[in-house]
Amino acid sequence: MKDYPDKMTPEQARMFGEDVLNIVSQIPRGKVTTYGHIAAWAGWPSHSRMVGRTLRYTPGAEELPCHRVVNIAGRTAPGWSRQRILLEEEGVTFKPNGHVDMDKHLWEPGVSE
DNA sequence: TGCTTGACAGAAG
DNA sequence: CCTTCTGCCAAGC
Repeated sequence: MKDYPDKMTPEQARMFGEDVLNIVSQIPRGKVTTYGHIAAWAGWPSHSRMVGRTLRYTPGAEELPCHRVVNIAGRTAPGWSRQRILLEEEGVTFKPNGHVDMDKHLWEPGVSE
């Protein structure tokens, strides 16, 4: 049996969205995680894009520390320069190339739950 | 129904 | 480092 179905039912999509928001809300201050990690922990390893889409289209995501979510390269979201400012104010360090120092600030979902 | 888009990931040039 | 391509999958047109 497969680990996950081929496509999401509306109910699966709803669950996924809740898991994403739930995980994001648990990211510790001064830490960051990636879309891929969140998607994988939610049970849909190949839906990393859906994570970003959910955060962008879900009203209320502003309440969450969604600025602590970056891609696996430590790059911040395109068109959202403010994200970097928010992270810097939390103590997150950036490499000279403008990317988050993942080695120091990467947080994996579920490590402290 | 079919093609395009994107807050991604990974590889290639 | 940057850009571009492929694979991925839901949403929009």
